[in-house]
Amino acid sequence: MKTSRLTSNDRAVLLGSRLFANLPAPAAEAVLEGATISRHEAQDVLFHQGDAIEHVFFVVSGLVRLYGTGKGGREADIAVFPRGALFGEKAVFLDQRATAHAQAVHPSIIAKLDGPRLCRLVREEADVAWALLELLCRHGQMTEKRLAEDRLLTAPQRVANYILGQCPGDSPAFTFRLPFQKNVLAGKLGLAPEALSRAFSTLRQSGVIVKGRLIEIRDREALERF
Amino acid sequence: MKTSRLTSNDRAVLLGSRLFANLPAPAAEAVLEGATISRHEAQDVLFHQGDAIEHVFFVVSGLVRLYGTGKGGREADIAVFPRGALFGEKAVFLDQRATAHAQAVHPSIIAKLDGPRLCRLVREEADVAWALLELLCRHGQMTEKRLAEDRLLTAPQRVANYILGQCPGDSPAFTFRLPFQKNVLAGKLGLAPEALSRAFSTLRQSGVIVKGRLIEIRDREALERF
DNA sequence: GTGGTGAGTTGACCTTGGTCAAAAGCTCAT
DNA sequence: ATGAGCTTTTGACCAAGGTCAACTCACCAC
Repeated sequence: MKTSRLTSNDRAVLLGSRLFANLPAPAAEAVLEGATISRHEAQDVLFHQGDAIEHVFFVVSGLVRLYGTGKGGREADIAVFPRGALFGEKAVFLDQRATAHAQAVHPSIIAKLDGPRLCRLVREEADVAWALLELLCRHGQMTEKRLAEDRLLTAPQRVANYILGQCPGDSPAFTFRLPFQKNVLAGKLGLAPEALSRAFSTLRQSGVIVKGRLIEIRDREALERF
Repeated sequence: MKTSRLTSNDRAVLLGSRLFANLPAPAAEAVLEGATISRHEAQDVLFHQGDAIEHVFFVVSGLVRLYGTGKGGREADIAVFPRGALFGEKAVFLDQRATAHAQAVHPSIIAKLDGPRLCRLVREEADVAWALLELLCRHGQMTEKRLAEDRLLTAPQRVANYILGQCPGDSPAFTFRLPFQKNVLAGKLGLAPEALSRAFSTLRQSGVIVKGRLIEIRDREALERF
């Protein structure tokens, strides 16, 4: 892992992300001030549970998963962050150590925003505070939704849900490409890879056709009914 | 459900809660301005998924559970809020409808803070923004922790965890009273009541003695090992 | 007391999904 | 094309926990 300054492309990705969408330019610039970039290979661990965190992390490109561990080295994903996502903010704002591990799933470019600086900005710039408040609310809702899903839905239902979440507007049939290995999807949904595979084959009878990473949905209705 | 103004006792509970702990008095007063109180019987539903939410809710006394529903009326608890907890803030800040149902578990006194007013305050008062940011971070971490627990731990392990969480400092043995029915604990832990019961009887062999709502722990070590 | 009600427990059974092992596809470098 | 090293699938098995029903227990009213 090597550290460097932001390229103009990095800046563009950052400024285009949700966090910065409603932030006036000067405030956005202030947030980026002092940010650094690091590159990571797939499987690289960004931090471990218990590590002191002094940055807020931003996925410029690649994919990062956040996971906890149990006995016997078992791992459970807490979240999977695609390009444009922010993480580590909770530990920074609460001035705590990391409560989970973070690992690059793909080769990734990560921007690190200076934690203490960001805390200061939150207190000084109402726009920054508001943007982060919204971001935290969205994160919270996602997590709550996943918790409820885990407790309410079976494996095929969770998969159906995920597929529907990827689907645009209201077309009755569509096709899309998984943005990562099935492996990763399984983790994200809280399933063993084998269970994901079986869930897909259960969904075949509802018009879901899987070829490698390509998912084809023939009958949206049937999926929703599942 | 009837609505009224805050009594001085209500004010005291609010001001003593975590949210207000580090808030200067004028800011705290501003937040409370225009707040109302409502009383609810056990089982009363405060709001349903999909309802428009114009207040942030605060538990002055009693107990409220937040839950989602699946097919066939199955319910899964997302969170259980004791006295002093705040909820509904995510929907308010994102200007969305409720993403879950909320129901009083015990007879409860609920303070309702004016949503739009609070949004305005967040933008005007840095202290308020910061306090809410911290609150959201704590909520988020709790939820993430529960998600990881659900995926990593068996029923007896989750129960052991809960018990240890109730235990003060580092005493090797202690006793405490459940603050609610086992029913509710089961929901909170994502278990059927029967499963909770069985988990308790599994834990007996690790020195956990349950008599009604009274839980006695003889050997903290054994519990942690579980 | 007696009966009633609601919480909690226990047992029997069954579904879901985890685990392990083997087979089947892919991708890529040679 | 060939083989190495993967991801993914499939099959067989098992364990955890949900469900339903019966039973116990505590508490309360009468």
